[in-house]
Amino acid sequence: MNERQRQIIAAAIPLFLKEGISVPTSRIAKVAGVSNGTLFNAFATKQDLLDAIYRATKLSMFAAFPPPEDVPFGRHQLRSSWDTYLTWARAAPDDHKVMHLLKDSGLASAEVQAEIEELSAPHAYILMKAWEQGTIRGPSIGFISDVIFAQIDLVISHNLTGADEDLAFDMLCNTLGIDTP
Amino acid sequence: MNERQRQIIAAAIPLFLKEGISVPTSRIAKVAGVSNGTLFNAFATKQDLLDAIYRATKLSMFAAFPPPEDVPFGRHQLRSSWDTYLTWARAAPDDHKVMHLLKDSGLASAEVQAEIEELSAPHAYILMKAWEQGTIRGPSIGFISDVIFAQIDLVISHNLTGADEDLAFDMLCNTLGIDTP
DNA sequence: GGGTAGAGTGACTAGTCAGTCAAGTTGTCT
DNA sequence: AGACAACTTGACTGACTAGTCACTCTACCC
Repeated sequence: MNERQRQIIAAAIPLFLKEGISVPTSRIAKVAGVSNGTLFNAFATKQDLLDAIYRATKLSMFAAFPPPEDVPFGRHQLRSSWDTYLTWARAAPDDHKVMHLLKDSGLASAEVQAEIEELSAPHAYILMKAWEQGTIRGPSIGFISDVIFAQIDLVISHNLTGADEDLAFDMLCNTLGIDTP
Repeated sequence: MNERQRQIIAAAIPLFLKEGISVPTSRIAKVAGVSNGTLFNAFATKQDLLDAIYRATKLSMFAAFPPPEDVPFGRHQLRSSWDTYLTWARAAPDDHKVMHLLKDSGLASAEVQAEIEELSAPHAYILMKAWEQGTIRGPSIGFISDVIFAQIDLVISHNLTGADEDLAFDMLCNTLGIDTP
């Protein structure tokens, strides 16, 4: 990922959010301040651009998380992950939105989605251990993980902060069967 | 909504799911067994077709719910709504998927989304009363409602049934602060 | 029979857009 | 200075698509 690519991606993200993924590459190039040809020099196809954006936003999200520590999972660890994700999403709202847009519209290629999925393995492992030890509950790790992210995403889309956010966190703990301290 | 329109919508939904919303109207017309012109006779623009599909799927979902009764909200009522939504989504999986696709991709027009939103008012009212009486908890009715649907959608996408589904329901009850019987 | 209404048809148009390429620019090394 | 590579440019192309319209077909009525 070079400077040109970053520059084009930075221009493309707000455009995708404002005008939809169908915004022409020529418009993206213009807003990025480069020519049409340069855009296709940086990304061979529009699909490559979409995939690069999906990959970049996901990587930026994962990079926000500290490497998982091997301590027993509990309310405190969950709150820490909660805060990390929320902080990232609030600091880079466009990244967060476009990440979901690309995933939900099915326009991020299956290959890139699979490639990125692997990066969540270390975090899934933590959950797995907590699940096996009965610290958290749920029908499967995938479901638990999805429930966690879904609820945090709702906190974001509903603009919850302060006491509301704390209540939402408490609700999540109860969802997972983590006792209130 | 006449027969022609229903016929075109029925052809369009699987195409949108298989090939994306960008599938040409000419292909939709062909699969529906009508001419290009007839499609545009039934729907003035492609956007009108998208909106009609969104409206039709949402209406079909709301129609599955019995009119809300004025009984105290509780675990039983929640389970009933849970079952209704799950049954609908399992009976009409394409409708369920395309409904989310249109919403999440931002391709259902804001007008139609707002129009449909109003239909949820009676159900929101039930939640509102339960919320005011302390039967369920959460930072807002909108958040509570979204959490409920989000968790049921995850049950669907993870194909949970039987004991797994019951566990997921139990988790939802705990999210909302509804006691286990 | 003949006239009318209105839905249906599909070839066509006008426009769009992803992607190309020949020409131009910049930077580096000798 | 000159040779060369690497990058940039934007006009251009070909494929594609939403939407149109002049005409056809069918059903019904007088």
